[in-house]
Amino acid sequence: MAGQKGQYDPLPFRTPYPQGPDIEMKIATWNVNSLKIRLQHVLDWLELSGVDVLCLQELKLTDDKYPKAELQAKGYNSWFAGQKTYNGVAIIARDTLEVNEVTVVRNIPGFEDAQQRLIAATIDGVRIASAYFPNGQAPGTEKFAYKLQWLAALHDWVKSELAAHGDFALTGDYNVAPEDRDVHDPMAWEGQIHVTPEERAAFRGLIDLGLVDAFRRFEQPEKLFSWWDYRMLAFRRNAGLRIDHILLTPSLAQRCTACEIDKTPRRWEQPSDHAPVIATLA
DNA sequence: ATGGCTTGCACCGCAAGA
Repeated sequence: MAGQKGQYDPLPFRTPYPQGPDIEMKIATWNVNSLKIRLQHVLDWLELSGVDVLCLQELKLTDDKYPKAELQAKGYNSWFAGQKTYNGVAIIARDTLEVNEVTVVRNIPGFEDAQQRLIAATIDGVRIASAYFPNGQAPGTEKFAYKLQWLAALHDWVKSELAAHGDFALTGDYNVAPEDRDVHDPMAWEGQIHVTPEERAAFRGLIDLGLVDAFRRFEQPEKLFSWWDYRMLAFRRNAGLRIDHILLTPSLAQRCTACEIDKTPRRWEQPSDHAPVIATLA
């Protein structure tokens, strides 16, 4: 680490789907916008990417509808917190990895919330969270106020998790584009949801706890985003935002040898509007 | 140009996403 907390010199860009004996664990996050619609994409992408842990958001289904058996047949265990129509999060892990059921946490402890937006588990000694941050709709709305409350509660919870766990990965759909370079058209987005000073301050608050944005640990191509609107040919125009992130403790950042946004499944038929983000740990 | 798509629900048009 050079200089301030959270400041690293970027490492060279690596190709997607790295493989090799030095790789211990590949972690990914993906907002699938309905697991019912996207199950085949998830199964196909697990095989293609070879990730060991996949954190999902926006399941949009209740626990009784969770496709546990289909994932088990592919060799993956699941922990999930579902909800009808909205939200819902899961962690999928290769069944060779060790997970103690007692360590699984659903929702932010102490934060009263009917919405299912967080699940965390300790997988082979690594504390991993799958989080679906509130959208916030627009500044000044009730949903925006809820987003800021949720962000504050998350900050406190992350702080306590860091005190309890050496290795921690906060993955998910943050619904925050941390900097202007994470926005296809910063002028057009100025003052809009996902880029407001309040949301960006909350993101920096997580960084200031000592976490590292895995994506920015490496040299990356310009204008690489993780979400594109379904409308207006946004994907074809690359009119996107980088709002899906993997934040790592310094201990995991040291082990992180690559971080990519994989646009491949965004090109598949009937895709999610989000692309998965992968962090490779050695 | 505040829409444009895509979901789920529920009953065929709506809310919500980002």
